[in-house]
Amino acid sequence: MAKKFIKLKSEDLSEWYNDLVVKAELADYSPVKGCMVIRPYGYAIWERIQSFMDKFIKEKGVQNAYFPLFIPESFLKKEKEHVAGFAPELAVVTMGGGQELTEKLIVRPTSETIMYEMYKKWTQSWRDLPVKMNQWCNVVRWEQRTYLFLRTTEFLWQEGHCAHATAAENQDMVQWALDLYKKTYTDLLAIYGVTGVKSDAEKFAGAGKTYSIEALMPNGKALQAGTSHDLGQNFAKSFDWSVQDQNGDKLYPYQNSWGLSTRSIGGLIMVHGDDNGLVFPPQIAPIQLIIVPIPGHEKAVKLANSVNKNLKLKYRSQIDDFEGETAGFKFNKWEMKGVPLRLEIGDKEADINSVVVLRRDTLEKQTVKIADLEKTIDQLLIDIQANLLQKHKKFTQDNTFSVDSFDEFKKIMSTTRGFISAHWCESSECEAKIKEETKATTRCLPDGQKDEKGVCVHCGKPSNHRWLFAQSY
RNA sequence: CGGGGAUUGGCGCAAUUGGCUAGCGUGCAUGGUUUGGGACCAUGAGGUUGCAGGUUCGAAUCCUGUAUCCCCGACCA
Repeated sequence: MAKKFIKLKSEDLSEWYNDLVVKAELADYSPVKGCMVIRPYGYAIWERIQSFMDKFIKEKGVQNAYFPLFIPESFLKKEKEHVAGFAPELAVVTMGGGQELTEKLIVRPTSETIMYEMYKKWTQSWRDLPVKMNQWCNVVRWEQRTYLFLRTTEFLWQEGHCAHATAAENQDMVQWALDLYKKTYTDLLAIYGVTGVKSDAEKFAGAGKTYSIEALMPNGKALQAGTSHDLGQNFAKSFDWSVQDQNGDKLYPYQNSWGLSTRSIGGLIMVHGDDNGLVFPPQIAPIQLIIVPIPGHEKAVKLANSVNKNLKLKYRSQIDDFEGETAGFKFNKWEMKGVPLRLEIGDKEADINSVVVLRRDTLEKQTVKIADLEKTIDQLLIDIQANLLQKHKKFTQDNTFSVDSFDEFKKIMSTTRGFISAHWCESSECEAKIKEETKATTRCLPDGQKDEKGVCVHCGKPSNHRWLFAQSY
């Protein structure tokens, strides 16, 4: 094997990750502490996530809008738990136009408060409900320790905010959003995630219930990959937002909010990448096919161009006829960039009207006749997408441990880590102690987790079902 | 924010009791030979050693401050 120009995933996940994100030109460190520059190749991933989700969001009747970046400090303070939860990580503007502001402005960490203030203005009766809006925007959370894509001071996301007349409608929306996230991870990113409800300690500041999708990373830590919050009537009451119902009584709208961020890109990189670099599932890959004519082969260049012309109509295809790099250099470069399929064309292939096709996930090569090319590519793209999802699902299952003793719990957390399925009495004291002793927190009560009598893995009190624990990212 | 490590041509690194013109690999430029898994030869350009002060005849090296990054913790999408 040729010597590597990137760090190895198999040796040090963190170093590999940081090195790869920069070298594959997904993102770079910025002059501003904790902030990153998302480069075109990385931003293309985000755009694909956006267009995938946006279609479903609109189908559900949720409309896109845009609210201000700045939130008056007093707004945030209206919901007590909300402000307490976010206070430590706020960026605050105190000066404007050279003058001290009479009221400080918060750079939004999330937009509940400013959006609901406007919703309040726009609605008078039950007929004005539901309100269903989403915004694609940036938010700022002053994190103390940052990590490209996974945790940066500023990040991009979508935040959906809906308000309904009934709790049932509200619940439907909360579940719909969670399903959308599951679909996005499964179908687009080929990442297997576990959905479920959060414990009280782990829920969103100000929420009634929080639901999340949790994905297991290669180092056995869990990535909270998307959240959907049932806010109940908490915010409406705090904001004194009521409308008149059919009987002329006060109705506090039921609300929900849900978000998925550029953090998902970090998960994508980590889950599928290997020692050779990125591995993108075909559905998300900015470039699905890279065509490499062997440099110096005249006939090959001609064939490669005509092949690319045809394939471009149907796939995200690109030709690399850049001179000055050898074939081997190009192979390594595009492997590092995670392109799902590489088509190699030399004079040898041109003579028999064929191309060599290599799939990135398994690195298997085959020679394919031009006549069969489209059919083969269609099948390979489907296979790669399915294979990557299957691999991650298997990894997650192989690293999910059903545990009944705290000793075993501790042992797993101090060795391989992973998802731990264990009984828990649902007291926050026990949860805090488990975290203190093992670093693991509850990730969620998985959807479809069946009832089962047992005793809390920590305190021995009765429990009705197993929760999912892991160290969080 | 606490503990540890780092910052030297674009990138990766070397250079101590403080001492000669700060080296090497890679990349870059030019010419030639090459091109099917990160090519080779020759020539050449590229540095006020993160930044700001200080000590000294003399600082990449010692001191103070500061910025940024990485790792481990607490906080978090």
